[in-house]
Amino acid sequence: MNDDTCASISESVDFIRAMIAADNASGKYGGRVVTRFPPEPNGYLHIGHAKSICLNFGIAAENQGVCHLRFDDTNPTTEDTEYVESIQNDVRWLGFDWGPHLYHASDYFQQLYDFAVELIRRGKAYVDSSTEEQIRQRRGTINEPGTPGPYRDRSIEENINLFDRMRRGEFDDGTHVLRAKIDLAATNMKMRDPLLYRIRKGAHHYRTGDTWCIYPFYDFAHCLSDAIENITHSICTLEFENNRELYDWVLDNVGLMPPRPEQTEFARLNLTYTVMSKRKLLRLVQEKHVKGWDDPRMPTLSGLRRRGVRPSAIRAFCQEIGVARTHNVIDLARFEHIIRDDLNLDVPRVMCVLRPIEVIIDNYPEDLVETLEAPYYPRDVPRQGTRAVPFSRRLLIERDDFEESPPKGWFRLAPGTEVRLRYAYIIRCERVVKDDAGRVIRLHCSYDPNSRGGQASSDKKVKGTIHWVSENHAVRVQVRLYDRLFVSESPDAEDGDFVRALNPSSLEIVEDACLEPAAAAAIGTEFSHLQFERQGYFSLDPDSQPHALVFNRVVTLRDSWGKRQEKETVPQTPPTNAPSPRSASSSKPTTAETDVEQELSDDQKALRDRIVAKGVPSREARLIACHPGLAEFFEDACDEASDARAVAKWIVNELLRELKSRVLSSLAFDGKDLGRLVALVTQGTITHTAGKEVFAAMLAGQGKPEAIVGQRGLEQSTSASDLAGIIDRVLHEHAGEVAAYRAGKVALMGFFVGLVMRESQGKANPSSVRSLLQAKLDA
RNA sequence: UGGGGGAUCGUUCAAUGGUAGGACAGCAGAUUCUGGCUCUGCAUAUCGGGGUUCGAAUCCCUGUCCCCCAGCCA
Repeated sequence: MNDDTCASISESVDFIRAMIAADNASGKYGGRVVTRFPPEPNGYLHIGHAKSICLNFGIAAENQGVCHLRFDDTNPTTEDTEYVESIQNDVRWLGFDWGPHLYHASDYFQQLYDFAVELIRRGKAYVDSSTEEQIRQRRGTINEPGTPGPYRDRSIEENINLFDRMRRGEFDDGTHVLRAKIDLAATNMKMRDPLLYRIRKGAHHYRTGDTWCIYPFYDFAHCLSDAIENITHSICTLEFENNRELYDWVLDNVGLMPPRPEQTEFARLNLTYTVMSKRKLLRLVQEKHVKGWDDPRMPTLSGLRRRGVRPSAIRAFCQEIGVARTHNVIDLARFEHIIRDDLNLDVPRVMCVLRPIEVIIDNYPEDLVETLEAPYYPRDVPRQGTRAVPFSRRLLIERDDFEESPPKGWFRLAPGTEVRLRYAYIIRCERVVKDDAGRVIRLHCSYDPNSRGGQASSDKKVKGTIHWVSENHAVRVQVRLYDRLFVSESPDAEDGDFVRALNPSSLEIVEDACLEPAAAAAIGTEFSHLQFERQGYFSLDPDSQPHALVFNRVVTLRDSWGKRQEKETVPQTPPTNAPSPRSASSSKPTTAETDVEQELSDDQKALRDRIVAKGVPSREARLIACHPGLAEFFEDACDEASDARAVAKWIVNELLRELKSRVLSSLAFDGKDLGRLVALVTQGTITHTAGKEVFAAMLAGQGKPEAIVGQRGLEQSTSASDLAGIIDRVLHEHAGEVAAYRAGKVALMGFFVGLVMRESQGKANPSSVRSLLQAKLDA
């Protein structure tokens, strides 16, 4: 999995890997990397989980770390060993190994209980004996703060006593819960005294049995399980963002200090034409819209496995789609592309006629059977192997490969036209036989004996090549053709119920497909997959019997002809250029000025007016006036720099960014220092570019501006000849770019300026650089 | 309407303040005994408005849109 080809192909890494690399560099966890995949055993794993598995196990492997498999089994009412087994099976199948690191949250129940008691002792948790409804009421809403209930201030002793009795099973479900004592008015709803433990007296846990009458919630159990296992990076999906504050709170309040696990969220995988929530998948199974969790139309790993998708394809897919924090919906076509790509170079090609129509070769001897040797692989697949294909007078071809009145561009068989039978002869359709209903039942053809594949005179060209089988030699097999489970690109977004978007023809069963005999003999032993030429990749379904083979279509081949037909018959409604919601601009330009104006206090207004009086635009003045202490800082700076406007720009555009994460007083420099830096720039002692470098150094606490300029030799270089030298060298070293620039790619200007600026270490004046460059390039 | 996130080709992932690039999808062509594979080429994007800068997808201000949070689920 950890192959360096991948690493070298993609130079950039995702934000999580970048963060871990930074943690390793800083020694935050002493170079340890421990991740975990924490499924709840209440459903089957799906392709979305695969993304998380590949991420967690992949990151661990890349960093010589380990990844734990931990069952998050804190809810006895929904969990089951059936799921535990399928999950382990699926992770292993995907190609990952947790070694000895198989864990269960239920293993930690005693420790978690002890942590809860510790929280109570610290006055950070209490037993609430309100009803479920009362708790909901008192939680408030998004807009209104919650209100404390009558049990919030119970004594520590009473809480411990009650919690102990909850544990002993003295109370019924729903009569008491343990809650964290945080803040019922918190803006983060997750912090409004979240529930930590509930009573599940009668429930039977699949591992701990009836030992426990109380069970911890996710927010309590998960972070502590991570901590117990010494996880370093706890990676989860975006919907847990709000839970992170609580994650940290619990670890803080049971007294766990850094280095300790930290949670990072990424965007889960979504696929077009697919539902991914466990709830919905469970419903598909329970309501029998599919045949089970492993129905080949399901996005579950067991479904994909049964369909014939290989784990290597899923791994490649997860690698391809990347990891980010943006909500995404991956085009199903992209998954299909990867599946084909994964199979293309490995899978032998054979012939199978799905919907046969009979072909009689009138001029072929009645009893002759020729045995043709046909390669398993096309020339572009570097593999060896052939099989024998019997040819005789009575053949079967695909019904779709004959058209009585062909459309333009038709390469296949039609009355009077020729087509090549793959690896065999060229035939011509001489006569069409129909039944009473007018349906074509048989084609009489002639063949050209000199056109056999591989023979000297076989280079006769025909447009089309079709697959076929000899009728008497064909093996009848069942073929299951799968299509997307939903007709809607986003079934989740369907009005009403997602099952209404189910594709009624997601499964088509072909009972008597005709497979060439060699393929029937080799599948299941020699080969796990076959390509039925021109149709798709197929795998053997476990329903197969020795003489009743069942094939699943893994994925179709790309079909540019089919696409073309589709477009001609179904006139596409032109893509409605509905305005993208995100680009919808407001029709009423709101006046930003007045909005901010309203928030200004009288004092702030006075400050702003003083700043404006120095010649600073009101917009910037307002920003400075709003920030505590900034106006004084500004005025100090103005004492050192004559240009108040310039000082304001530096403060607004450079300093304000820093002030988002720390307060003014924590800066290693004062207003006067900043003022002198601004003066250095406005007087032309250093360039603006160098000024920014100095500013960064000042932020880093590296001293006064003058000292930094001195140390680094940042005084503006005025030597025109030096500059000319640098420019000549840069242009000489980048002749290709120069040519491209002269050919019209003027965007390259920034590239050249950047190079020259870097060469001069920011000392050159960028304006002069630009004009000199311009002159040279235009010359 | 509170808080937390997000916004780059049709989709998706990139781009130390310095050439907006890749993949899939699309289109056109080459090749082909699979209308497959492969190859070549084309088109299409920085949410809007201001500002800073020689230079902004990236920094500052502001607006808009989308997602998540009010389970005794995870």
